[in-house]
Amino acid sequence: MEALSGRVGVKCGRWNPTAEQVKVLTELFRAGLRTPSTEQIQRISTHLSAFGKVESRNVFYWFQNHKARERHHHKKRRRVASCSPDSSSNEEESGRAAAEPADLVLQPPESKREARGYNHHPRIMTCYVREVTEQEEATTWERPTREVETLELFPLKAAYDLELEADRFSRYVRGGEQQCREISFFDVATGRDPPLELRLCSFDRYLV
Amino acid sequence: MEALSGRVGVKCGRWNPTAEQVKVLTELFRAGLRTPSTEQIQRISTHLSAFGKVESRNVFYWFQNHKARERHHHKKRRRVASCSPDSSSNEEESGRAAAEPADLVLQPPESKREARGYNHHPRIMTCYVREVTEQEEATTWERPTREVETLELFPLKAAYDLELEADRFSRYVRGGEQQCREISFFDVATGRDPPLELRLCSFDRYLV
DNA sequence: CTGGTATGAATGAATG
DNA sequence: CATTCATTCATACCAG
Repeated sequence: MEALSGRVGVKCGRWNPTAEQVKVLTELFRAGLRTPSTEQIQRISTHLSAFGKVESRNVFYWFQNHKARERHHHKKRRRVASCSPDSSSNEEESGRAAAEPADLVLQPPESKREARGYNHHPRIMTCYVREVTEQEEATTWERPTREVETLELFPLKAAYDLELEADRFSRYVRGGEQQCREISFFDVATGRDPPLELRLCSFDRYLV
Repeated sequence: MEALSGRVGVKCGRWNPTAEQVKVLTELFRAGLRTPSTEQIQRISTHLSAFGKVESRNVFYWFQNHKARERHHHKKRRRVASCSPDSSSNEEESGRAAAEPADLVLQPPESKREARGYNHHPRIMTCYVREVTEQEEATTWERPTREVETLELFPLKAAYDLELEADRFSRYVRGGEQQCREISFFDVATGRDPPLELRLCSFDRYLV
């Protein structure tokens, strides 16, 4: 009932658009706007900010969701639950079935894109690392705290090797604001002997 | 409990990386790997498979997405939760300011080709929002986090020139259902002044 | 409280 | 690479 004057608890967490904001967004959508450009998003969010806080990302998501949901028309309610008898219905499938197995055992995209793009000579490949990546420790979930800083995750000692190598091959370029780290795969330290590529370590010995 | 954490519907047809896999990938990314070669992808996936099923393509996509999203830095606000439901205790942002990031540094929107013809297809997104997050400074290895300039929300009222871009809104000729029509942006709520004409109103003259 | 539903947010999977 | 589509996950909220 309080459709007007915004939501109830403008708590925290996720954006909770006010009625006005939704109205504007809806109008725009109905007007035909579906995938606003960066500028549009900015302007829209600016406009919306008059009704309450909102970030550009919210606007972005709003349109994405709205568009996507209109297409599906909410019809795809899938999991109708219907968990009727616990017993049977062991599998669920209904379509996807074996899930990924079948999944076109398509060979990796290597046949197409890769064959073109970065599939060049391994030793020249360069990548830029923007200052830092969010990298959010992701998976916020508890983690056994394996404190394996250096990834002993890899069966082989591969991981940390990689990191070390990466550092060794990296060097800064263009000290602009961008602060990128160019990683060309040639050993900066030794100045020679390019290890194939970032070579996930020495285990290439094992698999190649 | 929670052993499975996060990912619930583990069915899925699409790859659902495990925490370990994500960690490895993230480490690699941090190490500077951005566009792994075919071989690298091959090896990475091979090793990741030790933590769960994964295909090369997944690794390929992961890097692509991760890199792409790093650009506009999809700020990840982790659960501030604390928004306990009922409580009705007049919550006021419940501490955790993370709920209101909102500091985004927009980069020159014109730096792209999108700045060209308006009647072109939508060149979307790429908000380039750079937000200061805890993780950012946490992961900023090189360089002592030089206080990212946190532009204030919005110049506020910069929205005036917003309307000038009305023509920008005109576009969208993507066949289909486009019911362009007048849109009024008057603040039903505030009922205040000039409704910040975002109005893409008469843009019908552009596309119809 | 509890479950269902609407929807914000995140991200895997493409496509050009 | 830049963008977009498709799913899924996580919440806010309301009904019962």
